[in-house]
Amino acid sequence: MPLDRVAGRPTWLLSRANLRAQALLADTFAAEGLRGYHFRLLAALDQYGPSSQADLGRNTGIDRSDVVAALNELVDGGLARRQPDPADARRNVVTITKRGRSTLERLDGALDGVQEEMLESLSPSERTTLVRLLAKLIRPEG
Amino acid sequence: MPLDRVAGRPTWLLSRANLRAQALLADTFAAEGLRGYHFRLLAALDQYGPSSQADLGRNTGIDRSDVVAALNELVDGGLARRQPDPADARRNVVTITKRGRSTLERLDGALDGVQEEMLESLSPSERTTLVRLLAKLIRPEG
DNA sequence: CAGATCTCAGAATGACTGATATTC
DNA sequence: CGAATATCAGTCATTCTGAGATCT
Repeated sequence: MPLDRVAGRPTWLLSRANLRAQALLADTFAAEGLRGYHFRLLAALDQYGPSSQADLGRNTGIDRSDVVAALNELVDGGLARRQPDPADARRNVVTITKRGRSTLERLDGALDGVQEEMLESLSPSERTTLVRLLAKLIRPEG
Repeated sequence: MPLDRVAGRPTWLLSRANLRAQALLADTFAAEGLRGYHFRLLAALDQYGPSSQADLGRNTGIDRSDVVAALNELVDGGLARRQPDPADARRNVVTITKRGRSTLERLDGALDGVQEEMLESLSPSERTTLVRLLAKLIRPEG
């Protein structure tokens, strides 16, 4: 897209690259009837163990109010369980189910394929550099 | 965000970096009562001259149906003009107005500031590298 | 009491789909 | 006729805001 005033800017490249990545990812999620939110929640449950919804929000970067909705869908699909916390009546304890874990594993493998497709035009060292620079953009201290 | 299964992936870094960029850009646009679509359309009109709406869509990557809506807003704000094409009754000829051009110029300067803020943690050579790698992600041939 | 938690309703943005009428 | 154009009515995913109710 030869739109100099726009396409010359790094922010534009970023948004186009992200667009492509998200399109690839969305297909993979959709094949399981899920969205990115669901994957992030499952990954957080797998990594940190049973969590409150507030913690899920903090660990995934998903807004508290959106955690509620996406979690409803995970529970409906039998991928997670939500129970009141006996130790703190404000909280729910959210747990990943066996089915949730196997879905996560399936997605995880599929996403590696997407990742490869996304980066196929970059050499290994270019990939490392890209990751380093992007990380720096996010955490300017690094 | 120490979410290994997610945060370790380049696609995640991409989406987080993009999120940050879009937040910065959105504020700049909002200060003029506009959105990204409007800026892209104005930039295309400025760069290519009077265009049909279909061409605007092709040049900006905006869907034809969304061009209609965003253009309505530009016209309402006096930033663009829409006239039937005397040479082809299917088309409209869209023109940027004086006011549209000055808005574009103002935005353009402001966006350079955003860009700088976005990239402040990267050295000049890192910036060049980032741009090159992102461009490669978008156009795998390059 | 202040603060954390969960929930709901709503909005904004960018992107996309499908259908229709018109004109080349 | 097929192809292009403009338009309209929707959907969708992600993100965010504000408000309320409950509990520590």
